Amino acid sequence: MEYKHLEIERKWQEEWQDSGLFLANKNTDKKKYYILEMFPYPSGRIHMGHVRNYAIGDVIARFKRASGYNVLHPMGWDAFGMPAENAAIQNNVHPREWTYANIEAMKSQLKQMGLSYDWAREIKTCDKKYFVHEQKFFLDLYNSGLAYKKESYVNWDPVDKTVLANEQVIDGKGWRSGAPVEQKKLSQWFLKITDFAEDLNNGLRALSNWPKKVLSMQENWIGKSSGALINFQLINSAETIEVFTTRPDTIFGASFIGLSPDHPISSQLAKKNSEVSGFIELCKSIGSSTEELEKADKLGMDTSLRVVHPYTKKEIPVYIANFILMGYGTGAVFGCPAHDQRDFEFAKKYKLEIVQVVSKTKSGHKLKEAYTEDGLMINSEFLDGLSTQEAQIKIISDLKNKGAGREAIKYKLRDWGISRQRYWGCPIPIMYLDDGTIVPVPEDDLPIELPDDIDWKQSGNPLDNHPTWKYTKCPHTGKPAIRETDTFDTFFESSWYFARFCSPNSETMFDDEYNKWMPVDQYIGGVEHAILHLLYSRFFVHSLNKLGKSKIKEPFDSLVTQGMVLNNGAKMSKSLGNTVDPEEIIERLGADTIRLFILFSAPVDKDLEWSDQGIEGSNRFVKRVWSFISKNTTLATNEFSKDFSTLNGEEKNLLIKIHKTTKKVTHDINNMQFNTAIASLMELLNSGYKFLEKNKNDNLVGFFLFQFLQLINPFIPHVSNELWSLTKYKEENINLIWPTWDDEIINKDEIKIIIQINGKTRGTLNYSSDINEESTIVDDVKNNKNLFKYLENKKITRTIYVENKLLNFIVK
RNA sequence: GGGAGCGUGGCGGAAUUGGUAGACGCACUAGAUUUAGGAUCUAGCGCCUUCGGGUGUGGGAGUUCGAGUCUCCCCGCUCCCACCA
Repeated sequence: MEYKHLEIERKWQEEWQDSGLFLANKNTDKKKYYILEMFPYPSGRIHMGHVRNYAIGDVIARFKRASGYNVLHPMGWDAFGMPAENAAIQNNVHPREWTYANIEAMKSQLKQMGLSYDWAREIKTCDKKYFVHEQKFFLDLYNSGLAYKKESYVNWDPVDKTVLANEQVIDGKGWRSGAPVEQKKLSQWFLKITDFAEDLNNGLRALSNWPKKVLSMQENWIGKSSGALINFQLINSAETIEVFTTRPDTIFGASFIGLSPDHPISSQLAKKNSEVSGFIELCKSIGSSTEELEKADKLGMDTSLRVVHPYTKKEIPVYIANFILMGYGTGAVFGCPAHDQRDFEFAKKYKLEIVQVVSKTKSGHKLKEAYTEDGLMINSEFLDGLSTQEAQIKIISDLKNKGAGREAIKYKLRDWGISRQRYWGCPIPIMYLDDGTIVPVPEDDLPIELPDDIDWKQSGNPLDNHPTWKYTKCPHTGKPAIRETDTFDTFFESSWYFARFCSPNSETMFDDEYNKWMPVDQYIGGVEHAILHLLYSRFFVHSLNKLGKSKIKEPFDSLVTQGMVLNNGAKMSKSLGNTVDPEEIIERLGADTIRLFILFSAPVDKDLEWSDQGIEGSNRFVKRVWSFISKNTTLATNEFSKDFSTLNGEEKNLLIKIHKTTKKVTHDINNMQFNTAIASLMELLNSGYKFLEKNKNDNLVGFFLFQFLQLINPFIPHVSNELWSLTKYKEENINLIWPTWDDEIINKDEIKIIIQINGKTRGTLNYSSDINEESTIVDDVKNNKNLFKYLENKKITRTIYVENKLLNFIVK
């Protein structure tokens, strides 16, 4: 019988759709399992990265469904975003039209892959039924103080003409446009993710099923560090300068105060002094990209202000320095040249004092560069002789007593700027009165929708440019008001979509179904979201928890980040011209083949090199499955006796192998080791072919294919469903059953004992499982010519016997 | 500079967690079949070898009866963050 992949695949995709097989069940006693892959941006066509992501998720979904779980496996569209707007500008097609057409195209491609989605729960984030809830949620955040507006320097992408979050700036460039990001002072909406810095940091510890890499990236991004805040009194002024340091122990080495050019004191001075303002301009002109900063010299300017050292009472100069960041700590530091490399370089350049206060030995040593390691305190009065750690504790408590400082914890994490000056996003439900008063849109007036009539030729913010849309009236006073014309960062939508899948049609953001399905048991996606999406989503659920809307704090119990799909060593991309179109492969070789290849060729978390020959190999295997089983479907049986006495050796071995493979495939899928699961199925099929060369046992072959079809089903579901339908079990749904194994049979396997002499392997001896005694083995070795020659004329001083494994003779 | 991870045949990768290194697949070689090509099937396939064996998981040391696996030092690669006080 010929393998016609197109026919079979279409047939089963329709069958699954019509029978509603993959709909998550609302009323059932089965245990829930929520499997989710990161939803795609509807760019128009699926690429190999999607194929990989969704093939992985589908194996899990099908496996769990077959294992008796009530599976939620939904799919939707991250449908707001710049590309739709760019298409509108270039082709004068409305972003909505463009997006919906893309969704239809991609949906049909996903269906061709045979993915087991519950399409009844499909969501599109650009749908007002979706975003109305996040507008409400934003108002909740606003009312509880977790959303606020402030003027500050923000990252401005001059190409996309919008503000970007810190997380969206990669190496000083916009994450989408790649354009160097500029600093612009704007009034913007922020979410107080920093309120959750400690919680988000601690929460990482509970995420034991997340990749270490992602945990460490988030930990670094949150960037917790503990130290102290110290006040330095300005001479001839009531003011103090507060600095943050992680090394309060080095305070006796302080020889200058460094202020950020953006520090309030710097700004004040600049107003009065053109030299200062000139210097600040100079600092800003140098730019902030990585390369520029690496080359940049330490620049400083003595403000002629002086502070008093809280202990030595010496006068210390205050400098404005280009390497002090306003965004971290207090924007001011005390410079300790002996123990900080930046301060060291700065002190050399401006001829400032370098006082060593930490030393490897008690006497100190010559410093060619800053000594940043721990050591013993010297030149530090009452701290002398203490270790770094002891000194830190002592100095903090002393500072506290003096009222000059205190213990403090700082984070690198900044609040999340969510305003975007773009059209194709969710409008921010806020309006402003003439005097600038902020008025939240009343809930009843939601959703605030986007206007359709946009002039795409005009540059700038389309909502702001619109002739009428922004003009409205205050709902309370009737006074004229102007709508907020910015939209949300599209990461706002993707930070809670997993919750919406639980009850996609709920009148509220989500309902009781949320508590039933959440958290997501297994989440799968690209590592590029390690910080952005995964941190924001965690933040949303933490804040939902704080607002009493969620019982849980962490949305994703287990996470897998799949590797990239490469071609010729590089990520597939249009610009490199090395893309391979999944649809073409599906048409030519079948969805089963492409799924199998992509799961077999590399472990899920590693990059995968595309291979034209490799996919042919996978196709060969699918065809071998087809030809072996299609010839024997009528033999299928679930009954096979445990009685070994009637079996010959090869029958026995095949039976054991079937059970072993069943156990291994089950184990491997549970551990996301699809490549080895498939390899063991290939081995089993090879054994099947070998067996038939010399044997005939219809009952055993029938049992073989009964087990094999179920085991292979999550990987190549169309082929297995079709072949299953040709067996007498066709009334039983193969997608809802999973085979079992019998350890008793597995244990009847022959045991190979490795024979070593002085730790070197010299051979093996085989035993049936019930005859396996050290003394027997020793005798057998002595009676074995090939092995005994290593023992002849030698004295055995020791034997090491590991049950069921090996026997090692130590001889002289 | 800080952090995380990884080094196994020509290639992608296995190795029940300390017990026969190289499963499975790709490529390659030989043979069968075929008018030919393709497809399919069979056999071989780390390196060296005097065919006894020797050697081999980036390099070096160590622990152990035994190390790809554990410890230490070095070398190399990848990713993330980065003038973060």
